[in-house]
Amino acid sequence: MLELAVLGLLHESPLHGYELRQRLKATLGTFRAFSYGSLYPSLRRMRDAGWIAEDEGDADIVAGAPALTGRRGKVVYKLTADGKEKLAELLAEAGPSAWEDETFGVHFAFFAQTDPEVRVRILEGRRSRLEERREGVRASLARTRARLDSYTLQLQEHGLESVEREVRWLTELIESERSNSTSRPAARPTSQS
Amino acid sequence: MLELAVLGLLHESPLHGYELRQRLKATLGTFRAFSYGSLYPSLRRMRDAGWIAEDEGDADIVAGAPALTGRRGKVVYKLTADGKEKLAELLAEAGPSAWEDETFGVHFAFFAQTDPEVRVRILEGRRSRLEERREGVRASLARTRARLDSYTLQLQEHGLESVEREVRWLTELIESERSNSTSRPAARPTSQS
DNA sequence: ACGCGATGTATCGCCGCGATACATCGGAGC
DNA sequence: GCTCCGATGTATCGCGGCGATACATCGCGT
Repeated sequence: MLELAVLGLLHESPLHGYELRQRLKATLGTFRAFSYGSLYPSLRRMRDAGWIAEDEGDADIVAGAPALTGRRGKVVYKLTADGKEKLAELLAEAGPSAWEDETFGVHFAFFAQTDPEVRVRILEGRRSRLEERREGVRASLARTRARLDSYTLQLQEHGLESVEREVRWLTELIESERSNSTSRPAARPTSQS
Repeated sequence: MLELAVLGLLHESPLHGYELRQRLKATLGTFRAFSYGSLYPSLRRMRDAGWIAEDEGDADIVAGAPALTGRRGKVVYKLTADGKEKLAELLAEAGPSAWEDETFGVHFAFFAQTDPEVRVRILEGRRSRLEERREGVRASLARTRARLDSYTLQLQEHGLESVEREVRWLTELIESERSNSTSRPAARPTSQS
């Protein structure tokens, strides 16, 4: 969900569309781009919903040319009070919607703003979702292995290994979360990777 | 592209929608599902384009009840001559369209039906695409590493490792392809690995 | 006899994507 | 001084895919 990503980014500082897109790429990295074809319509929807407000691009327009037809200045967006509420609501989501392939990465990217308990629940949900998938693929592979050509087989196995790898990653993260929050809520992070 | 997948599956044997979906899951495994919401509209389009034909679900309907309003039998689809042409055309695609994230897996799944030269070009294209992305992420990471919170950082690094892993996989596949086709085009496969 | 899960076809609205258009601005190169 | 180009910037369009949903049949266990 783009909405969460935009809200999360705007929570740090007001941004305009172009910057938002850059930040989106930098924050989500490999796994998701979010083109302008998604961004601008989404910004419109969120503005109409009252979650964000347009902060008129300072000077430049008003100062410069007199009523030039298409003169478009930067449009800076910032969170409204409703937007902050909506963000909090989205960050608190720990159900399936936060485990899905498309959504999980976005939720994870904003874990710094997420409640520790919710973090663990999302990580665990994601992991069990992947474990289910892993078992499905294994079963299917056991059933049909002989019938598959070598390419299909290799694709399956590569996919399976990817899933296994992410499960391992998640397990590490979960353990790390647990050890940071047990004993006392306010334990110093001691940042050991 | 669903079209390629459907055409590729129907090339082996005629199938109806439900079977098609099962085969899709089994063939593409982890990385793509293709829901009915994509399948049926796609089948419609392909039928209208003349690439596939509906083979009326045998007996059952005609034999059974007399003109029951909604009585829907299985609809079996098979390739037409035009469909075979289109399939060949899609399999021959070795340009960017075959390297993209969404598309590559589908192309790969039907490599058994693909020309060996095209196979190598697709694998190499995919690899260089991923290498570009890898460099992009590395550069961005080098620039902003200090400013990122630990979760965003971990997400980036996990993504980076995934990309590196796939590059390694592709390299193995490319070498395997080369060693199978050098010396002589008709060399016996000797299926090692 | 009853229900439930697998089989089976189909639609709807939404979201995101790639392509495309258009405009401005700063700097590099001539 | 001029021109061209790539980065910055906003925006739309059509399409393909998704999840949810509806509805019907069939075989099986209880």
